Amino acid sequence: MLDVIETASQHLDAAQILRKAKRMQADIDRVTVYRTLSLLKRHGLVDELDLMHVKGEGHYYERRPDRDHVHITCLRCASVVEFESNLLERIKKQVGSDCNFHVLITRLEIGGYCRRCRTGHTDNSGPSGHS
Amino acid sequence: MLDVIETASQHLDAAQILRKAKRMQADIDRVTVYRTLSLLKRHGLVDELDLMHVKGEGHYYERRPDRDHVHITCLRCASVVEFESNLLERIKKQVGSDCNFHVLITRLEIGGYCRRCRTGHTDNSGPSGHS
DNA sequence: TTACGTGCAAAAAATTTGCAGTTTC
DNA sequence: GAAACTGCAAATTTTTTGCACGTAA
Repeated sequence: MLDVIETASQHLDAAQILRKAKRMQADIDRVTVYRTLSLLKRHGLVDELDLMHVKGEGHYYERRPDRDHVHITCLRCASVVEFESNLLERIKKQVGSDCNFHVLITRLEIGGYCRRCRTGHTDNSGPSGHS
Repeated sequence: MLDVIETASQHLDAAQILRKAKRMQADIDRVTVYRTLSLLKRHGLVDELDLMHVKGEGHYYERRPDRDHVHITCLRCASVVEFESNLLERIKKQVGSDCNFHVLITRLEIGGYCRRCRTGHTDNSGPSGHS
């Protein structure tokens, strides 16, 4: 199942992972997905996101990256961009020393409007749907 | 209801907000809480957090602060500390210019172990339960 | 009367639990 | 045979929707 998450081009939620996993092993159950997911989470192999809930209250998963990155979600078209920043590493260090806290997981999610959604086309039927 | 969230000493989830709100107005419904919450979210008056899900899959709410802050959650004792960092402001600016993105909401959550949970007492029965 | 906010009942969605059958060591 | 993994059914939790009613503009 890690495979499914790893090879995905975007962030998937539990239901999507289930659907994809079923394509490789038709009789896999929703429960197994949840159980595996919680296992992978506990072991730090996947991270859980909610992408500002632009698509509902579910959660999304991604393979844990080597370097943390920011998830930038457009509140209008729901597109997600990942962005690496050394400032994020610096915040982690800062929290570690200033708060005497041993940082393990970092999640920075930013919501707002992407360029496309700000420039022009106020309608939703714009061409070339940019995922 | 904003009142309930504002005067709370900690972050509350929908169920807790409902319970508190009921103390002021006994016949308030769960649905009203959700509806109000989504209204307040849309208008940027409250922020939604999940505090690394240390306490389950629910969501927590807080009055939107003037300055964004980091939520630092201990994965063992589930205590939450808020921390302000100018680096966070800098990341927002960086995302704005580097990604051509209009930042509206920022959420940085960090999980790990607090000092108390690292130093000594490996048991859960430690004295002076620090929330 | 139109628009809005609310309670209530019910639905839908997301996640967890109990249990029994298999496989693995 | 104990431990780990899984499917299936069912339960729980969280959130949303439809509808009817009361209030205020």
